Amino acid sequence: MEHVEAKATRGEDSRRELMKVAIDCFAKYGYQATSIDRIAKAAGVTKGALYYHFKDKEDLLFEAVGNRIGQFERRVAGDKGAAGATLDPAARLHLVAQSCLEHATKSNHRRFIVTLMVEALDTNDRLSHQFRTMMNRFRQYLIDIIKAGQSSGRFRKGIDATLAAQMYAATIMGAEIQYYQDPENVDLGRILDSFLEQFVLYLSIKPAAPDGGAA
Amino acid sequence: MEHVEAKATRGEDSRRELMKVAIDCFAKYGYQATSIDRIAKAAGVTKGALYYHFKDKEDLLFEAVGNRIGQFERRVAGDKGAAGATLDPAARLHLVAQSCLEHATKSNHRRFIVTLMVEALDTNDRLSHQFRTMMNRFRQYLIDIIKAGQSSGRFRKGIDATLAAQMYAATIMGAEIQYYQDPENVDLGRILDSFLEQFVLYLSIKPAAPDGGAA
Amino acid sequence: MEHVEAKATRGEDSRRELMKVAIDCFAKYGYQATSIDRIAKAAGVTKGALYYHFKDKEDLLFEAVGNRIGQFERRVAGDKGAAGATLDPAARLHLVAQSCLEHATKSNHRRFIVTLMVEALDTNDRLSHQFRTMMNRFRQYLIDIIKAGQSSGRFRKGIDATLAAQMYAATIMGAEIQYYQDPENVDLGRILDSFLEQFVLYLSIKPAAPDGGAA
Amino acid sequence: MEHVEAKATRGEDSRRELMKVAIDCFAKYGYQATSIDRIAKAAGVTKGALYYHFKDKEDLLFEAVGNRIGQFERRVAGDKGAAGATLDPAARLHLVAQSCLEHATKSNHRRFIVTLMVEALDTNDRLSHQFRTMMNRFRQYLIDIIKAGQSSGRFRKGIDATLAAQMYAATIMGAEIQYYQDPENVDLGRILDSFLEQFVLYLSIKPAAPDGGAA
DNA sequence: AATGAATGAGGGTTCATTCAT
DNA sequence: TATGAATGAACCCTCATTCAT
Repeated sequence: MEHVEAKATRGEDSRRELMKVAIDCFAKYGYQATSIDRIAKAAGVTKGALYYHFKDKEDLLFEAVGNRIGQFERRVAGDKGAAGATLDPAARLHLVAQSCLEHATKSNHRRFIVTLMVEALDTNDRLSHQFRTMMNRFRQYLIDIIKAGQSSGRFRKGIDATLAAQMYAATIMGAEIQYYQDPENVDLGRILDSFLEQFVLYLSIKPAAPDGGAA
Repeated sequence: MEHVEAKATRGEDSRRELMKVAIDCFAKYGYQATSIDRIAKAAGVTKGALYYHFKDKEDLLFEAVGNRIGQFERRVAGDKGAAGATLDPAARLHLVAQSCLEHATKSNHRRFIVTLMVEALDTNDRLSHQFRTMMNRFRQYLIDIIKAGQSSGRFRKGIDATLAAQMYAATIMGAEIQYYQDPENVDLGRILDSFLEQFVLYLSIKPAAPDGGAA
Repeated sequence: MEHVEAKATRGEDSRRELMKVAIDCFAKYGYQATSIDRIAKAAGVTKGALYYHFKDKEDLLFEAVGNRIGQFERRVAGDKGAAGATLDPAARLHLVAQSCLEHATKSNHRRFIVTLMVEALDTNDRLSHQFRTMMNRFRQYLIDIIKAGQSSGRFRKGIDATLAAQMYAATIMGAEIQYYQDPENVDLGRILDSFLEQFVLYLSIKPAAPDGGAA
Repeated sequence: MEHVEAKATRGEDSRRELMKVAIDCFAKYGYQATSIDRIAKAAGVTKGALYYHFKDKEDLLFEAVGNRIGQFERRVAGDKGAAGATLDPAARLHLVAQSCLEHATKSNHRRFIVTLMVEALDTNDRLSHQFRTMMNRFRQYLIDIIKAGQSSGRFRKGIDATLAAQMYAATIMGAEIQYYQDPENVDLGRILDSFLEQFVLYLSIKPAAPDGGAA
């Protein structure tokens, strides 16, 4: 039985394997610096095999990006179904950070996304659009959490949820980059924890404090 | 005599001009997607002219990176000499953000740095090292400000300055990237302001709040 | 039993079908511009099926050429058995043109032959030889008709039958090409009719005319 | 002086040389069967040199085709200025054939044109259009001669000049192909002479002859 | 009798780089 | 000081072909 199944899916399996390897390469070196040959060699096949499974290099990239984004978003939104509605907004924000942390340290999903996103900026319209859309979804997800918190009275009302979401997304990405650049000296988890502590504090406190320094 | 001098100067001038153009290209398209020919055409010369002034493409990049980092750091640290010691730490943090904002929106210095930094991650050791060093200097500069604030009693003591500096650097970079990706919908200045408000609040307040991140 | 037979027949059938499709492709795009994959797709099978029936691409071409040449020659010579001997030589020449016209307009036999013949010129010795032989047979067939006409007194004697046959073959081919190139503005049938009128006139008349070609 | 001139034109010279070699290859093997590398090697340079002078392979082909067509047409029309108006129409028809003969035997212009024209048929729209236009010009040139003959009373009026031009063009092309295929057994000059004799006869005679054979 | 997966050679093209002038 | 011409390596991609199933 396993035999039959293995047979039937060998094509699909090797396709998946190729994409996995491609993602590893793209995540590490970026798109341009990853040659088709490099991927093929890393996967132990010839270039032709790649072209059997994927139309061209861009197609491979797009599939990879879609795959990674999808997987990441499903994980992030994972709490929604389970505990999303019932959970404390602050806890939900933590879960998002937790997901990012995992995808940044245990897998290469986040590095893949961040790296490619920066590379695509003015280089590839279609890809750039895909990433812009993803970022919008991500921020919207955060906005929803924040607004839910505001509705429930957990967070104060005076804060612009959109802006807060941008800030949150910013810190995660920026922290990741520092981590990718210098993993030994940058503790991504601690940065995120620390930021969250500050962020939730900011969202929660009464604006009584006459402090700030900001204009 | 003027003739000779003019000539000599023209050489230096054209070198500077070439590097300026190169930086523009690198900032927009990254290193790999910028061909020598693209730079030459943008500068209105032939490739040979570039090779007269720079050893090779990498050399051009290094000089460009050094140039941009230097200029940025001089600007950031500009307040040091002038008012650095006397200024309020919170105000100094603001000045840093202000510098970044300007270099991100009015010039392309920051975009050049951030883009190339990400691209260099595992692609170019020498360049990567240069960027790592730069980031260390930048964080150290922030650490110094924060510690000064702690010494003076302006900021509370219980906070890890290194971590705070990483967080600060993270938000700036992450916000920039969002801005580069979608300048029409992302207001970099507001994000930075908002973050600073929160950040200074966090550094300043008494940890009296029983709050602080859900478990 | 029928089952087995049906199966065996299906094999032959699909072989024929494949060759038919191959000929269509070759006739339209030529040899080089026709990929094995294009033929397979046009036939609704995979490349493997082609390699099951034919040794390689060249083999497929050779068979196709042989097939088409054979079919064409059988049609041209069709009158031989029936009325060849008894028919008027001029009428026989007409029949040849008639055959060519049909194979050029109603089927793609002639286009296939002419196209491939030109492409093969210095590209494929074996194929080129095949076409040379075919042309020799074709011209010989015409020579025989002309000589028969000369023997019977229908055509005048002073004419070099070989040369006349070359001329005849030339006009047919050249007219075809113009027709393939611009079918809407080139009426192949009229060209051939017109040529035949002139040709037969030329073969028939007494050289009494004081006319005949400038200097 | 020659030195300076040689210097100034070395680029142009080598460009011309490359195109000459390219034309030789295209004429012999056709477009598809001629690789850029083959041309480069035949010219004793590397592929890069070709790409320095020509945008891509198609561009090279187009330039070559334009060049060859232009040169051929200038030669054909050469008699116009000199003797075109005064010469006998039959003599002018002879001159055209003479030009074709020379370009088919002493140079490879005609072979280049005929070969590529056939190959382009359904393969390359732009090229195909170029050839169609050329053929139209060529036929028009012949039509003009024939009509001039009809006006002057040298040729009889009842003949469709367009059709006659197509016939003439057909015979030339078809004869050429036979010649390219089997130069040792096909005497292109004799075929053309013979055809012209017949053609002029046909254009000139009184339709008194009750003969014909044609329907 | 035919498919799906893969190979490997070769083709077109780009690009950093060199060098004579 | 800079250009024009050329190189050669690498890259993306196509395609005829093979082979296990």
